[in-house]
Amino acid sequence: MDSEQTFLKNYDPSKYDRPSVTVDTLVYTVINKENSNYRKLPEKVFKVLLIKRKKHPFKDYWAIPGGFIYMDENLEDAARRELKEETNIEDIYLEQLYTYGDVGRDPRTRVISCCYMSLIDSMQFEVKASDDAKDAKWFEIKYKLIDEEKKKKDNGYRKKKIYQLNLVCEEIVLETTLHVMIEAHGRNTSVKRKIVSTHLIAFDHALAISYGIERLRNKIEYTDIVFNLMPEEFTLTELQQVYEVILDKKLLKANFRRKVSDMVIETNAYTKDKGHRPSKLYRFNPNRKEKLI
Amino acid sequence: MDSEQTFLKNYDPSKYDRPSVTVDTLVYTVINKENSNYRKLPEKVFKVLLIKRKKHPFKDYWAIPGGFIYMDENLEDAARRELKEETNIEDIYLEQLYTYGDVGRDPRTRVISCCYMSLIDSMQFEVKASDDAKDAKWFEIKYKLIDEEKKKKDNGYRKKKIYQLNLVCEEIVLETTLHVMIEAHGRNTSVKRKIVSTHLIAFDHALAISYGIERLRNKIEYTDIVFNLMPEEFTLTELQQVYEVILDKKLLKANFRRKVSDMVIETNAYTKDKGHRPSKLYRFNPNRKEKLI
DNA sequence: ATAATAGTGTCTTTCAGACAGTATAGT
DNA sequence: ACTATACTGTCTGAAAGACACTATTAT
Repeated sequence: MDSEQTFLKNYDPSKYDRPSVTVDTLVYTVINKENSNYRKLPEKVFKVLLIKRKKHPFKDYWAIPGGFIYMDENLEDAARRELKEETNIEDIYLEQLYTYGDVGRDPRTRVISCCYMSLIDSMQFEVKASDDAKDAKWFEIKYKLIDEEKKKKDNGYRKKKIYQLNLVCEEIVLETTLHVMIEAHGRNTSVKRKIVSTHLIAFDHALAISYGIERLRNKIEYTDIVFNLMPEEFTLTELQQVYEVILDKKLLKANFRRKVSDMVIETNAYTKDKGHRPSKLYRFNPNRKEKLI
Repeated sequence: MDSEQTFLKNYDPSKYDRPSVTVDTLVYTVINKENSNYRKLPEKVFKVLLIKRKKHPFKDYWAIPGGFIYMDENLEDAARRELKEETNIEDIYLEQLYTYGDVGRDPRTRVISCCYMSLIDSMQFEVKASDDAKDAKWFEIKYKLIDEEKKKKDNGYRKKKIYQLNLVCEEIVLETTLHVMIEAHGRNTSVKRKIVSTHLIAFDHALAISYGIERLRNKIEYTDIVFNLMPEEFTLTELQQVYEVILDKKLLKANFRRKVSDMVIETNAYTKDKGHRPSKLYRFNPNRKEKLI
C-alpha cells in the first residue's frame, strides 16, 4: 500500500511530453496627440505597446511583450516581472485575459501562452515605454466592425462579424482582418475568433490585441478600470475623451457627467492657460460601491 | 546569416524546464429535487460535477474532471475530449474561465491548469453523469458571502470578503472558506482570491468552483447562457426558478417575465397533470439581439 | 469680441421594482 | 370549495438619452 509520500518521491514528470508556457502582457494606454491650435484641447489616442522581435521565429515582426515563465514563479508574478524588465512599469492594474494554446501557433514547439492585460497612465509612463533603444513602440489602435453576414440555418443561424484592426506607429502600419464566428444551434451558441489575414504581427497576437480591446470596451461600462488610464488629477472632459476613444463613439456631456459623478471627487484645483474657460480637476473616488468581475 | 528554417531545425525545446499543462472543466447544472406534494412544483437545485480521485496525489479527494493535454490537441478540444470521456457529454456550451498556475498548487511538479466552464441541461444528462461506477457525483452548491471587513488606509482601503462554499452530495459535505481581498490604492484596485480552509477538495479546485459560480451569476444577467441549462421547452416559471437558484434570491414574477420576454418564443403547448393551472411552454428565441462577452 | 471649452437644467422615454389583482387546472 | 400555480395591469421612481442654455477664460 503506497502512501502519497512514496508516490511523490517516485513521480517522474519527464514521463510525458510537456508544452512550453509563456506569459504575454498587453499594455494599453491613452495618450494626448500633439496640438497646433492653442485653444483646442489635445485629442486622445488609444494605443497598445508592441515589441519588435530580434530573434527567430517571427524575427522583425511585432509582438506583445512577454516570455517564458520560470518554474518557481507564479503566472501573474511572471507577467509583472516581464513588464518590469521590458518597460520598467510596475504596480499597475493587471488582469488575466485569455490563454492561447492552439497547436501550431508557435513554429518552434507547442507553446501555451497565458495572456494578461494591463492599463497604464499615459503621463506616468509615456516616455520610458516609447524608448527606441528597447524597440518597444506605442501603436495607435483603430478597431472597427466592417461587415456582418448572417445565414439562417434550421434551428439556428451562423453569423460572421468581420473586424479590421489597424495598428499605426509613425510610418509602420500593421493591418489585420479578424472573423468572429457566432454559431447558434438550438439553445447552444458558440463563438470562435480567428485571424483571416495579418501583416507583421507575430504568432496569433492579433487575436489577443482585439480580444483585449473588446474586454476593455465592455468593462469600462460597469467597472472602475478607466481610472488606471488616468493621472491622479484630471478634468471630466479628459475622462470623457478617454471613454470616447476607447468606445469609439461620442458621448453627451451632461449625461456623461451624471454617470461618472459617483466615481469621482472634486478637488479645489483648476486647469489654466488653456485659451478658454478653466476646468475643475477631479480625483478617483476610492470609496464608491465597486463592481469587479 | 541564419534563416528562420535553419533556426527551427536546430531548436531544442528540452533546453528549458517546462511545466505540465492540464485542462479542467467545471460542469454546472440545475436539477429538479424530488417532490412529495403532488400540487407543488419541484424545487430546483444548482449543482456541480465532481470526480473522486482514485490516484495520488489527493487520492479519495474530490476534483473537477480534467487531465493532461495531448501535444497535438488544442486546449478547448482537450476540454471537450475529457468531458466526453468522463461523462459522455458533448456539443455543449463551453467557455474558458481562468488559468491557475501558482507554484506548489500540485505536489508532483509544476502544473498549470487551464480551466473551462460548461453548462448542461439537467434533463438530457442527469442520469449518465450521476453514474456511480465512474465515481462522478453531482454536488449541490451553497455559496454565500458570510462576512465583510473593510479597513481604511491612506489613499485607499483594504476589503476582505469571506465566502462559504458548501458542496453537498448525499451524506458527503465538502466545506470551503474563501477570501476575496480587494485592495484599493490610489486609482489602482487589485483583487486576489484565496482558499482559507478546505476539506476533501483536491488541489486549488475550490477556487475555480467559486469563481465559476460568480462568473455565471454575472453573465446570467446580460447574456443568453441560462438556456444551456434548460430543456428544449420550458415554462417561464421553470426559467425563473433557474435564475433564482443561481442568483440565490427571489425574483418578482411579473418583472421577470417582462425581462426575459424577448429571449423566448411561446409554443402552443402547455404542461398538464400538475394539480394546478397548466402553464404555457416556451423555447429559446435564437433571433434575439445577442450580447456575448 | 471671439473662439473654444466648462458646466447646468430639464424634458422624454425606457426600464427596474413593487404590488395587487384575476384565471384555471386537479382533487 | 380549495390549493397551488399561471398570468396581467399598473403605479412609482430611477436611469438613459437628447437637447438647449448659460458661464468663463486667453488672445
